[in-house]
Amino acid sequence: MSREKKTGYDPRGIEERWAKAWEEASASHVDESSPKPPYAIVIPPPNITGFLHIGHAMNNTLQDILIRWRRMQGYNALWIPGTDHAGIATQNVVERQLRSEGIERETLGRDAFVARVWKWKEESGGTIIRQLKRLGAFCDWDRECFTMDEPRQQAVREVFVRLFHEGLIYRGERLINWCPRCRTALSDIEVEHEETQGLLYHIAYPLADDPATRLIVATTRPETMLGDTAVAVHPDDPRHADQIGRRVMLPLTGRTIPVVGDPILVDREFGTGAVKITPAHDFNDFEAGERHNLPRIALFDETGRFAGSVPDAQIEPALYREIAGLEVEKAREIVVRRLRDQGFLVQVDAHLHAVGKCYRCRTVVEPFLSPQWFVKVGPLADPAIRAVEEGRTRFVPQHWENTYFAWMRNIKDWCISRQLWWGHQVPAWYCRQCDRDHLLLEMVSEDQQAHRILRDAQPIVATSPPDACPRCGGQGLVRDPDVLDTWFSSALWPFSTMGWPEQTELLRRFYPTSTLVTSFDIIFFWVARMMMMGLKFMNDVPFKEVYIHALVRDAEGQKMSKSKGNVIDPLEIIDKHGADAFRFTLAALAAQGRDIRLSEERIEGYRHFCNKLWNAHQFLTRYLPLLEDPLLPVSSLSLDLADRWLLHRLNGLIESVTWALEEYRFNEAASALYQFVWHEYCDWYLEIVKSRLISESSRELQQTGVALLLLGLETTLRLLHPFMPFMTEEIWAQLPGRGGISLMLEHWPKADPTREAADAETAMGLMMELTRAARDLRSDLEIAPSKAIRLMLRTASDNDDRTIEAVKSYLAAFTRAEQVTFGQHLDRPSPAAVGLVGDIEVHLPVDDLSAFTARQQKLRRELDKVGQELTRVEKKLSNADFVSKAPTEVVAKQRDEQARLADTRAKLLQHLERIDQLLR
RNA sequence: AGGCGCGUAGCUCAGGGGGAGAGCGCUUGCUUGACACGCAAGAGGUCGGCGGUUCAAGACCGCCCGCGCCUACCA
Repeated sequence: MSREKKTGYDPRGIEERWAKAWEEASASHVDESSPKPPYAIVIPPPNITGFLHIGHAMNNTLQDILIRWRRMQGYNALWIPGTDHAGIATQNVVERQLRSEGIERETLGRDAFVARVWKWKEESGGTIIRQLKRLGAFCDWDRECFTMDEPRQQAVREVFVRLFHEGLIYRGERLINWCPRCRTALSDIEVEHEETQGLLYHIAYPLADDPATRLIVATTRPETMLGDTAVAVHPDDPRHADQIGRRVMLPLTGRTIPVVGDPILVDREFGTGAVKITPAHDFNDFEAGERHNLPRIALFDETGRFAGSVPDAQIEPALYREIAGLEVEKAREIVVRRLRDQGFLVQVDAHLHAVGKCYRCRTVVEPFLSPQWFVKVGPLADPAIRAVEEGRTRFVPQHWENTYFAWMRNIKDWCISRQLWWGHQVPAWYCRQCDRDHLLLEMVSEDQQAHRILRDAQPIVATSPPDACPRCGGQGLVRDPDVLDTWFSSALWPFSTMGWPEQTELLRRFYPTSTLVTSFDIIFFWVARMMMMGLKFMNDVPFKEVYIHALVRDAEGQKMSKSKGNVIDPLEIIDKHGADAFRFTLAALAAQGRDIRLSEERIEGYRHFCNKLWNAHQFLTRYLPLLEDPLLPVSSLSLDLADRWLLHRLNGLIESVTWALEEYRFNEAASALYQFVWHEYCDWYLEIVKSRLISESSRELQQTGVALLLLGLETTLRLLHPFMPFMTEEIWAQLPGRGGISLMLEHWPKADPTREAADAETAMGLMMELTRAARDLRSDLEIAPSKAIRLMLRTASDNDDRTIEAVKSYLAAFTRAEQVTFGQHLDRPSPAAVGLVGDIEVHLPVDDLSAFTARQQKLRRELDKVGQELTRVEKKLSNADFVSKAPTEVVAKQRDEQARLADTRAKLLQHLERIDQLLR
């Protein structure tokens, strides 16, 4: 018996078609010479190896909303897209590919490997860009950038060279974070700390001149004791006062090491108050070593294994033979066993501590002593801090500036060199002729192509390869093999994408950009560094506002991750529900200041919303032919109360949505649209027009209704377009007389003050309440929906009468009343069910009393509620302080409330009494 | 350890000095001339706890409890 399903909205073909149409028309291309005011966003460039995940979807949906909205507002809205070259990740991908062919990158050689990565990039690197297009991202695709393309390389070289010559980039041997698997240095923020249950080993170091006395040190990494070069105690600690300056025997080695006093390293409260110092394997110890001029003994090589040769450590030969070449964990076991066997291991406790892991591959990071390149960040950070303090760049929500400040004010030099092949190779060269003795450059391959550049080598830094050594005129220059941190090139993105170092028109017009949209987890990685570089090289902030959006989690609040299997794949969602529903969901959930939980049910709900609007359009389409002229201006229509109400509500909608977008309150914009479309436009106005069309309303009224439905739809489509670009385009294209390439080129609506109609809002509000009251009576009395009723309204003022007269036909239609009578002196019918709307009595005459009990119960509940409220109000009013101190309008409002409640209560009592009589 | 954020309906969450709100879910009725991806009616709340400011606190302040995240040189 079920009717055939017919008009559901199916996004599939429609979205594809529009994406193609926009692309073919280069609709998103921005002309930089346009006189329109500029608005610019640069995309946070996704990783070239990446696939669109939910975070990208959120991030780019919000940017797209801003871009489409600003463009409609008349801005020259530029959104520059692109990807970053993701040094480690991309190199990993290609290495894996090679390995499956049985090739190691080393056998291929650097140039061939890099060529291979480029080839991979050309063939497979476009995935995420294609996915962004499916999402509807209206980027200026003609301007797509890549952090490794030639113009960006030029920018990177320029920046590097200038910073070097200003002394803001330097090369030096430091302890850095080293990923033994990626075999490269990492910056501090590329290390993720993870709470780990480990062990705390207490080891005894006998005093050299009094072996019976032993200093107990505690460590989580016992294997590093072989590289200890001192033990520290607090200089003011009486327990150890006489030990400073003496030496202890370092177990398992032939060495003795000094006991030093160090108030910085040592916390007297912790353990025994004695700390081992291993300057080559711990950041604190490194600094302590500098303070006390201690030697550094490095125990591990770049693969994270125990080094093949560590003469300085003077390890017991038997032990050394056992552990040479072993990984850290294995070496640890053996060292611990040895210590225990020889009686040096005093105690082992469970211990919770943070272990650093590589953010790309989760391998445990090893502090590693090696020469690296650094950016001296202090001088760059100061102006970046001031810019935010002075409000030249504003964070939204504002509290994120705390995170920014905290990091910036405590910033450390940035290790920018990576021991990779894929990336911007450091533009530094070394002269072999100056280094005839091979003290600074060490050949590491047969063909003399690869070098290890030792600590004290003197770099020659230039934007292009120097012809000869400026010192000796020698020709044998070798280039530094390191590449730069990917984030180094990303930091330049807001101006490198606009053609810097050329002084382009684009830069002149669009720098600083308007808004950066990103999530909090890259405030350090990216926002802070863009601020520093932008201020340094453009002498201005890179963006005026930074909108930090929420992190998307799954329905249980867990971070989505492949290993947990809880990822929602945006592409699957788009296939299933359409990009529009998905985008609208993301916007609707994008409340400020909170992570969001996304579930498929939510998306489904908003797909229903798409469908709702689609069907309203279907309805309208059917009656459009009634319009003699679809472009007839509103001013030439004759409007009744309901029409004026719609125009008034549209004004309100325009204002709310515009305000919300200005404040980055995407969720409020979305819910205003949802509320209007569903619960005002469809639930009420469309039904009103329907009633005009079905009844014998005047043709004029029918025309007005259809014309305003069209106007309402049109306005809604404009407001909704940034959120659901595809469906709105599709409907727009089907509206009569609208033409044009794209809704995108239409203007953003403005509220029209001449359409304000507070009176209509009040009147329609009354109509809706009367409708609800009558329907409630029907429902309680179990009157079949198909059965017509007689509705009788006993009013209390002339004003009510006028309003009801004006909306009577709608009231009749909505309540299925064959007759609506009203008046201040109307005889109360009997038997009848009664409801109250303000001081209007809603009577519904009935002849069957069987369902009255339900009504009676409901009235009793209402009576209770009214009684409570009345008590509350009366209590307030009896408070002399309230009456004297609260604003008069608040007091007046309470007085009105009191009167209304008292009246309602009296009426309810009266009705209950009558019902009691009837039922008796 | 410090910092930030969050505790509001069964669930997910808006709101932010004077009316306790939405979506989903739930109950009941309905194939009603766009839509069952729907329509109509309804139930459901000590706004985490305690104290303070105020005529008035769910909202502002303090403390406490619980949860989450970030930062840190917790050997």
